[in-house]
Amino acid sequence: MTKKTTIYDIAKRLNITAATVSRALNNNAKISVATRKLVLQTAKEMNYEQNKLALALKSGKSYNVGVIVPRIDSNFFASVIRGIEEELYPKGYHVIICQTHDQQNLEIENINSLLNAQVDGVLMSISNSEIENNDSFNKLIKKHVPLIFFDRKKSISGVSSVTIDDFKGAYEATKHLIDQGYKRIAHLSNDRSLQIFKNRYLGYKQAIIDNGLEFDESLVIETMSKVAEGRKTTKIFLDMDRRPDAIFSSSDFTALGAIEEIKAHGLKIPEDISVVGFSNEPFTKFMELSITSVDQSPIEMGRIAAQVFLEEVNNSKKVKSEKHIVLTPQLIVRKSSQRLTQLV
Amino acid sequence: MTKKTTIYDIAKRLNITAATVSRALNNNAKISVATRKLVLQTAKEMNYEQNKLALALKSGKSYNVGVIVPRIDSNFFASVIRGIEEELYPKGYHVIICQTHDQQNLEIENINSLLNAQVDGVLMSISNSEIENNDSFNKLIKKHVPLIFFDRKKSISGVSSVTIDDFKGAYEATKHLIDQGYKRIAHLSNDRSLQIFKNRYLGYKQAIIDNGLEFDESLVIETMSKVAEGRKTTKIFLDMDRRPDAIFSSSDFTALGAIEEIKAHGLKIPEDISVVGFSNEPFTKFMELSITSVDQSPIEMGRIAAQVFLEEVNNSKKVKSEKHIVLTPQLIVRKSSQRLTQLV
DNA sequence: CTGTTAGCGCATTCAT
DNA sequence: ATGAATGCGCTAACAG
Repeated sequence: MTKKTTIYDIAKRLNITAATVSRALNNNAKISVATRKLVLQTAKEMNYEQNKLALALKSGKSYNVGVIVPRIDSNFFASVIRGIEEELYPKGYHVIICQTHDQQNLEIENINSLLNAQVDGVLMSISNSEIENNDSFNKLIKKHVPLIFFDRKKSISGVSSVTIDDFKGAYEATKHLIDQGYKRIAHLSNDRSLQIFKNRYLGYKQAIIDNGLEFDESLVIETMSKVAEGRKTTKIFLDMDRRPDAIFSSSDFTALGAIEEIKAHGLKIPEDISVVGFSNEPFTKFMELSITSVDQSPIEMGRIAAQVFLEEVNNSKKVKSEKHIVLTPQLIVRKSSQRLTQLV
Repeated sequence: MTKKTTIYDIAKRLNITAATVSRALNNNAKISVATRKLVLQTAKEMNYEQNKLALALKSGKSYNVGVIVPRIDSNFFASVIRGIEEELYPKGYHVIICQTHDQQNLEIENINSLLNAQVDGVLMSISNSEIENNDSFNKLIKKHVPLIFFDRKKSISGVSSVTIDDFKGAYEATKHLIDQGYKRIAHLSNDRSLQIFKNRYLGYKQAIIDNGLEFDESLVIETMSKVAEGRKTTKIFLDMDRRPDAIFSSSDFTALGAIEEIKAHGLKIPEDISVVGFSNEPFTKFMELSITSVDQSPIEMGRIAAQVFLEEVNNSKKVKSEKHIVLTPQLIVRKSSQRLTQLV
C-alpha cells in the first residue's frame, strides 16, 4: 500500500505494455476504445496517480512557477499572489513563493534556486535596481524561462511586465488635494531608483506644475516605507517655516506615520493638514480617520501577469516579443483628505 | 548555450565517468583530492547546475513542501509562512503555498495536487472540521508524507501539531477585562467546530466563572471573522436590556466591527464599553484607538512547525511518534481596554 | 579510488 | 493499434 503504482504495474496486470498504458492515459495516439477504457478503469482501481517528477524530467516542464516578491506579509503582494494562483492553479501549475526582504543577494539566490527547481517561469517584483543584477536575468533569458515583472519592473529587452500607471495615480491624488484647496503639498517619496516611486514623484510634480502651484523641491523627501520613517520625515515637514498643508505619500505606511506625527503636534486632519497614501492597504479603510489612498487592483495585476506567463510558455515556437500592460489605478477618497465634505 | 550542462558533459570533457563526477560533486564517497578539485573547477567553468528534478526522481524526494492555509492575505498566515520559509530555505527546501478559502473541496484538491507534485511534506492549518476529510489525510499518512498541523488542527493519530494555548490566551484576555472592573463581559465567538475557537470560548467562560461573575450564555454569539459581521453581532449586544460593558472577541476583525458599531451608538471606548480582540493583526496597533489583542507569535509558530517537519522527514527509520507543541500567547494591552490607565 | 550497470517513471520514436 | 527500445539526469550497488 505504501508503494505507488506506476504505469508498469497496470501494464503487467493487463498483459500489455507500459507504452500502451501511457497512451491510454494521455488519450493521445490512436488506441482502441476497448483498451483505453480498460486501462482507465484499472488505473482507477489501482489508485494510479501520475508521477509529475518523472513527467517533468522527461518533458523538461515542472509545472511550477516561481514568484519573487520583496515580502509576503503586505496586503499588496499577498493579493497579487492570490491573483496569480487563481489563474494558474486551474491550469495545473503550482506556485513557489520566495521573498527577498529587499536584499539583493537573496534576489539572486532565489532566482538560482528556482532555476534549480526547474521552474517553468518566474514572475517577480524587483527589490531594488541599484546594483546590476542582470546576470541572473540573463540566465533566465538564455534558458528560455519566461520572466514577467509585475509592479516593480526593470526595463530589459524581451521581458514583459504588468504595472500600474503610477504617474497617473500620483497625478490624480495630487490633483485631488489641489481641488480640495490645498496649496502647499509635500511629497513623502521613496527609493526613486525604482520606477514606481520615480513615477509617483513625477506625477506629483506634474500635477503641481499643471495647476499653477509652485513646485518646491524641498517639499520632497525620500524615505523608507515604514511607519516610523514616515513620522520622522513628517516632523521635518512640520518644523519648516512655511509648513505644508497637505502630504502626498508614496506609501500607506509612511502616510500612517505622517498622521501619527501630525496628531502628536496637535494639528487636525484634514482641516490643518491633509494626507493621502498609496496602495490602499486594508488598514487605510479600517482607521477611524480613514486614509485616502490609491488602489492598485493587486488581484487583477496578479491574474494578468499569470496570463502573460501562460501565453509566453505556450507560444514557444513564435518569435519572442515583449508585452507591457499598464493598469489604471483608482483614487479612493476617504476622511484624511476630504476637507470640503461638510460644505457640500 | 541554451542547453544545460549535465554531469555527462563534464565527464566527457575530463575523460572520466559520470559516476565519478557525481561523487565529486556530492563530496560523498572516497575520491582523490585531485579529481575532485578538477571536477569542481570544470563544473564551475561549464556553469553546471544540478537538475533537481532528476535528483528528485531518483531519490523520491522533491525538496518541496506544501503549505495549506485558509488564505494568504491575512497577516497571521503570511507571517507563519514567513517563519516556515526562514527555517526551510536554508535546508534547500522550497515552499508551495495553497489557499483553501475555507472551502472543503479546495482542501482536498490541494492535498491531491501537492501529493501529485511529490511534496516531501505538508504543513497545514485546516479550514473546517465539519465534513470528514480523513481520506485525504489518510492518503498522506499511507504514503508516509509527514503532515503537520499548525494553529487550526485536527486530532489525528500520528499527526504532530503546533498551536497556541488558545484557552489561556482567552482566559487572560478575559481576566484582564475583569481586573479593569468590567462586570458584564460578552464574547464574540466563531465557528466552534474548530478547536481554536472552542478553546477561546472555554477560556473566556472559565475566567468568568473563576472570578465569581455570572456566566450568561446569551452573551456568547457565534459569527464569522469579518468586520461587517462583528458590527451586526455587536448591535445585538447593544440592544439588550442589560447590555454588556465589555466584549472579548475571538478575532481582531470582529473586534474592529464591534468598535465601529459602539462608536456609531455614541458610546465611548473604553469608558462605556471595552473591546479586546485576538491575533494581534497589525491594524490593531495602527488604529488611533489601538485595540488590545492576543499575540500568537506566528513567525515562531511557522519556524517550529518547519522544525517538526524536518525532524520527521529525517527520522524515517525510527518509530513514528506524534509531537504536540503548544506556544504561550501574549496579551498586548492597548487603549481599547485600558480603563484604569489614567488612575495609575 | 574509479568504472560499469542499472533504475527512478514516463513519453516517444521506430517498428510491427 | 500495440510492442520494443531509448533517454531525460542523476545516484547507488557492485565490481574491480
